[in-house]
Amino acid sequence: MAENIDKYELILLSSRKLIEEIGFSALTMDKVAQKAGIAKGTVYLYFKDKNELLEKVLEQGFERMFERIKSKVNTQKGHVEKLRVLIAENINHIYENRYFFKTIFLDEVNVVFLKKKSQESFNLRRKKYTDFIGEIIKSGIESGEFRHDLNPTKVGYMLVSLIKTNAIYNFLNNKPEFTEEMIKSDSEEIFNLLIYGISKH
Amino acid sequence: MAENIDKYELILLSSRKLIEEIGFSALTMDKVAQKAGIAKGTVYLYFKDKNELLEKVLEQGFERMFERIKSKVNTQKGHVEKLRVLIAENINHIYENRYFFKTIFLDEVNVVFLKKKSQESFNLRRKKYTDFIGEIIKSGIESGEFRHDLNPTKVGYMLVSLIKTNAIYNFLNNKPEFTEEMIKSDSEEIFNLLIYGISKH
DNA sequence: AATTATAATGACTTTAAAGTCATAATTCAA
DNA sequence: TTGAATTATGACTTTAAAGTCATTATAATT
Repeated sequence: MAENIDKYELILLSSRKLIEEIGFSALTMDKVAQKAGIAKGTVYLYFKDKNELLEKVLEQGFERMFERIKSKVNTQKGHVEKLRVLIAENINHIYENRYFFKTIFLDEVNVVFLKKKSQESFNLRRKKYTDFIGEIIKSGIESGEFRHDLNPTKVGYMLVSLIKTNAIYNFLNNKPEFTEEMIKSDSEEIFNLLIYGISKH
Repeated sequence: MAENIDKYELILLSSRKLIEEIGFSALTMDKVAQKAGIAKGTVYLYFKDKNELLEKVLEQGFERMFERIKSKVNTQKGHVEKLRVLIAENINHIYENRYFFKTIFLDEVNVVFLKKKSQESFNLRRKKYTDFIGEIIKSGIESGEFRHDLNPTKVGYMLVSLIKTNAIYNFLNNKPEFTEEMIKSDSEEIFNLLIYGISKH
């Protein structure tokens, strides 16, 4: 394992790789230590317990995704365009980290192993993202582009879940290789569903 | 505990109640036995192991929901009406079993504790439902009501996830009491989102 | 180079819950 | 009404993984 990153990051990275390889449920502290090429006791010098380690892995994953999407979205002016870019960038991120998300979404849809407190921070992270989307929806309503009877935050939740479900669908029907092409058409599909629904208009 | 239902059902029922009360992660075979008022060994006479027990609980839960929704949907003729009824009936079911679903959806979004094989049957159950919806979408496309570029099964996945997300949203913002009123407006909200999207049309 | 401080080790301890099985109670069949 | 078959019991065994800590290695300080 690389020598020039500090142990904290090394442990996070090793955990993340392990999660991709064997899933959450099979992850043990012994395996984390082995993967990082250090002793188990060392892991406990950097992380209070397993729960804290897992939480940091998830937190780091979320922050990276959120920052990336946010900066891309902020290059756009119109609300509709913001949404289009958000969807594409989110799908892109999932694609680029597909093994991680495959575990997150499928192997274990859940966070059984996290303590109540961690579950709360999980929900807070989701809220951060859905609120961000909610703001876009809100200005779209004010500008008259979107229906006035919408609950912006709720639409945020809905969009996030559409993107997630799209990924789950692809994982389950194991699309052999994700391609630029596919990302583009998936983005458009979700975009159209969100904006226009399924009816002929 | 009631004497006139057989032990198998008694154990299933007790497990289900426990899941509602303490969640999946805290569920132990000792607690199940205690809740059912029988010895732990007895539980193992009716279920091979914990995994089998949990799987049966989920399976029974799904079958009940699916049968209920299916029979209601089949009273309708038009595809649009079928979808409207499906959404309402699903939300209703979640409402009536809200403590169970709160655990399923929130406390532990997942199935970490289930063996690979059980996860597969979990996915099969979901597929059964999304395919059912997919069929409705398909005939709606053929009759020209819905866009022709839709992937019916995928729309099935999307709708299921919208319904689920709606419930999660309500749980997280703990709407104090679900009311007839709320179920109706939630149904309409999802229906409109699915059929027309968020744009002004 | 010696001393102190910091970091790392991994064998060991603890914990928690799954799963077992000899024994006991109950039901059934003649 | 007794003996065989079935069902139930719960103390005990097993398992698996989290977490600890006395000991050792490395780095920093004088």
